[in-house]
Amino acid sequence: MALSIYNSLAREKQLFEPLHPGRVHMYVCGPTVYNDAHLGHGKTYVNFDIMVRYLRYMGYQVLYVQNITDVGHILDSGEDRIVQGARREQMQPMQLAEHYTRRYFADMDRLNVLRPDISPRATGHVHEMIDWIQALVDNGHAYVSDGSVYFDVSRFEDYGKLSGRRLEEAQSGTRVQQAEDKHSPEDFALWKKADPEHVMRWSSPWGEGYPGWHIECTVMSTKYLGQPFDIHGGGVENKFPHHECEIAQAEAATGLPFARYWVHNGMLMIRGEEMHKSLGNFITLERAYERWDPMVLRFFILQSHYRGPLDMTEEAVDAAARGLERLYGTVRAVRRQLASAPEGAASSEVARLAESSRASFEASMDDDFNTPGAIAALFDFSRATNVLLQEPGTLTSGDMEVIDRLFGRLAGDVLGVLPDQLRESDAPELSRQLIELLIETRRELRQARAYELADKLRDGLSALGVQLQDGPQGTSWTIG
RNA sequence: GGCGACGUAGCCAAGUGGUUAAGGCAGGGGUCUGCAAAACCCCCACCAUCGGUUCGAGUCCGAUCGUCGCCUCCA
Repeated sequence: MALSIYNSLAREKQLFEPLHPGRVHMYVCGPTVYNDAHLGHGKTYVNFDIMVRYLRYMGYQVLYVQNITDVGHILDSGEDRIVQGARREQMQPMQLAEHYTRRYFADMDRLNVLRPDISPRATGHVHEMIDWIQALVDNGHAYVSDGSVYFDVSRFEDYGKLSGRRLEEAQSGTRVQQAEDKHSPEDFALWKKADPEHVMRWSSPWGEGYPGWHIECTVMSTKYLGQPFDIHGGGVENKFPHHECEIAQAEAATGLPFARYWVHNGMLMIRGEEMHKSLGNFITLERAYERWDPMVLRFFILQSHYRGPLDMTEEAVDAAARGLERLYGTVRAVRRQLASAPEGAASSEVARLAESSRASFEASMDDDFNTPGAIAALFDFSRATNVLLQEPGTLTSGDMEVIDRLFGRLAGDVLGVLPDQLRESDAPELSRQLIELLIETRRELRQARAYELADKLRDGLSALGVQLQDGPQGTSWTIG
C-alpha cells in the first residue's frame, strides 16, 4: 500500500509520508454552528471521514481535529453569524451554538461520519488566539488600528501560494471593501473591536473585542497537532481567503511551515446550481433524511470523487439507492446461508478472490482516495460472490466467513456504508415468527396450486415492506 | 474583468500516453421461476469541437464553445 494524495499546495498528486512514522495529524475546518447542517456539509464531512477511515485501515494512528466555529465568522454587514442567528432565534449566542453543535453531531452520526478525536470550540481558545495575534504584532506582521488588529499582507512574501492569487490581483478586484481602519484592502482582521452592543466580547491588550474567523483554525490546529502537521482539509470555496490566511498567520508567527498536505473537496450542487439560500435550493440533512436513508446519501456521495463537484438530482440518488441495495443483497445472502453452509475451511479459490478484490479496492483508495473505483471493486466482488452463491453447497462456512469479513472491512469499516443489522433475524421476534408462518402458509397454497391466494399473500407482505424471494431452497425474505 | 476547475453512453461516474474506455442505474435479449422478485449470462460510448505534439491521446499543448467555482458569506 502506498497512498498518494493530491496536494493543493503543490498542485499534484504526491506520495503520502507522515511527519512521524505511523501517525497522522489531520485537521479539517468545521462548521459555523448558526444553522442546521445541509447536504453540502454532508458531502464535505463524508469526504474527509473516508480519509480518516482509510488511513486508520492502513494502520496509521490518526489524530483528527475538527473545530466548531462558535464566534468570529463575520458577515458582509460586519455582523457575527452566531450573533445574528441568536437574535433570529431569540437565544443567547452560546445557547444557539450549543443547540446547533448538538444537531450537527446528530446529523453526522446518522451519516455514519466518525466523530473527530477533538472538536475544539473557538470560544474556548480565545486566550491562545490573543497570544498568537500578539506574536504577530510583536514581529511586525500585524498592526493595531483603533482597537482592531489586522494582518499586514504586504509583509508576508508567500501570501497567495495556496490559491495562486497575487496581491495586485486582489487589489484590482472591485468588490473588496476598504474598511476605514485598514492600511490596505487585502489585510484581514485578526481581532475586531466590539461595539458597545456586541454580546460576544473578550478583553485583550487592544481592548474589548472578538477574534476573526481565520485565526481560530491556525491556533486550534497547531495547538493539538503541532506545527507543521500532516493534513489540512476543507472545502475548495475556502481556499481563498480562509486557508490562505491560515497559512499566512501560522507561518508568519513562527517561521515554521504550517500544513504539509492540503486537501480540498469539491462542492455539492443541486440540479446544476450551487446550493444557496438565496436560490431556494437549500436542503438541510434533516430534510434529506425524510426522503432518503442516510446510508444511501453517503453511498451517493462516495460514488463520485471527493475532489470533483457533485450534482445532486433525485434520479441520481435513487439510482445510487438501488445500487447499494444490490450490495446489501449479496451480504444478506451470505449471512443467511452461513448457517446452512457445509463446515470447512476457506478454499483457495475464495481466498484468491478475496485477495484480488481487496487489492483492487486498495489500489483505488491508494490513488487519492478514489472511492468510485473502490466501489466498483466491491461490485465486482459482489458479482463473483453471487455466482458462487448460486450453486448451493459450493461455499463452506469458512468461505462465507472470509467473504463476510471482507465486506465488513471494506464496505463497513472503510466506506462506512454497511449497517451491521443486515440480517432478516433482526426483525422483532414476533414479526419474524408471523412472517415465517405466512411463508409456510403460502408454501402450502402454492403446493395446492392456489397461486392466486399465494400471490395475494406475497403482495400483501410486500406492501408492508417484507419482500419475498423464492429460491431453490425455499423462500427467503427481507424487510425494509 | 482576474484566478482556477471541468466537459466520457439515456442518467450517475472512474479512467492522467499503449491490447477489447471500470462500475452503478435505466433499457433490450436470455437462463431460472407456476408467475414475479432476486441472481446469473449477453447487448448498449465515434470520450464537447477544431488544430497540434507523438510510432501511438479520452489521457499532453493551443484555440473555440459550454458548465461551474473563487475573487463577497459559504462545507
